[in-house]
Amino acid sequence: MALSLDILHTAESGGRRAQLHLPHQTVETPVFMPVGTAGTVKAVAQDVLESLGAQIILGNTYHLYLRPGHEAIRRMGGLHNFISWSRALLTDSGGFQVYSLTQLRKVTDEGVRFRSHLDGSSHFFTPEHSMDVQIALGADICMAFDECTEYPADRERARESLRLTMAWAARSLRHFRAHQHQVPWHKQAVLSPTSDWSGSGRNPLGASTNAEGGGCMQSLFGIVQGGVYPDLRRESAERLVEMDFDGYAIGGLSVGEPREATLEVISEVLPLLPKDKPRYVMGVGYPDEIEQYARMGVDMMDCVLPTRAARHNLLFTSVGRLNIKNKQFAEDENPPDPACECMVCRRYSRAYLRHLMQCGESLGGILASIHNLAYYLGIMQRVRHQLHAPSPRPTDAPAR
RNA sequence: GCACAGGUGGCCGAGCGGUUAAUGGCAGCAGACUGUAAAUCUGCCACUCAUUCGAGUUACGGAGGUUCGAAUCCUCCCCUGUGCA
Repeated sequence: MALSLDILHTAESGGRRAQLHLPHQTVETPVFMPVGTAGTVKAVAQDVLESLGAQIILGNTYHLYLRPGHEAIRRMGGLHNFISWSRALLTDSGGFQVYSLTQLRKVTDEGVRFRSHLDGSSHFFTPEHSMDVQIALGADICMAFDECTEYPADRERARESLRLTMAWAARSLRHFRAHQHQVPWHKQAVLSPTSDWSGSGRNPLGASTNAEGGGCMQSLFGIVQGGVYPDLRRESAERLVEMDFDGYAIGGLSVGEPREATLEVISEVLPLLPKDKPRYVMGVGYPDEIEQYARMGVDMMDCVLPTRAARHNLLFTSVGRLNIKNKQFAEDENPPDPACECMVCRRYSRAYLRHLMQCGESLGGILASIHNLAYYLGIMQRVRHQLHAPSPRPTDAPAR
């Protein structure tokens, strides 16, 4: 049995409050997932992520395959164990790298040849290989191998890209179903591998993960592509639904298209996806975007923005975006975000953060990342709360 | 005192007759980041005027000189470092 989704409430807007049961964590949705490409949410330690309330984080197939290698991670009990993260994990398939490493790869029907960005060595990724790697990593959720279609892409190009992604989706699913029993923690969870660490606080798999029953397996999500073309998106969604994935993602967004286009694609695709399965919009977004999409019925989102921007001096706050390195903050003793109660805002001033950034001190990026994640996770928490207890309609209050 | 080596824009440091308001780097100022080749990238960074194109002024220790033209060559002076007395 793969994941299960308990929908607790659905708002008129389509937004829904649910619980997503995964092997390592029951995830309260809508959820924002911090990105931890190389087995780390950059600059933020696992215990901090826990205290921030992160329920699920990402890892990346391509990066972890290159370093330290998926077989090494398998031997160490899987990604959860390796990075000491007992909550849920999702691995991206490498499909985004088909887009982002465009100078370093060559795409064929069979798969993608990458030239490693690390040492130039050559690596061939097929949907089957991506599945093998993801199964070895053992994330709760795996993603089909896709091609993230760039923007702008003309109709022909988007159609061709979609053809590839659909064929790869079928191959991903077939291979995944045939091999998903090889997940490293499936066996380990039963054997209680944590004895060596008990009491140390490290306890990677935790005592109460859903994996213990052995019945809850890894899940695989299909990814809707099709550029900004409604009919292609529709075709993509319908065919994936037919294939019967455990969840569905909308990909190929936030790759440079205007924001209205992003919104349009999401609102067109959402109704085409099964209501009883999780819906994931990949790679979004700014704070207001993730809130908006969550209210529309998107259950899951991930984005590098809060962490990357943080390392680049940008703080997301209730009073707007702050480039904390700006001179105006040099002696500003206010907390980064006056309305925020995160561990950073409770303790440090804007002036201090600016000073750290100014000096290139790594603590600056760390603190900024923590705040930005707290801000993002806080948004989702608020949305969840509001979806759970919908406010009564404005004036015509009495229920009919 | 003598002998070398030097003095360049906030700092370091190229340039060694014209294409040089002067390469780079740092610092500074600002901007961008959306399934992470990203603690990265981009722009500005002598002064004045102009919204733009641009125009003008002052600049390579100081003062003279050579030359159509000097940060670059010559003379003197000042200063710094090193070595020898």
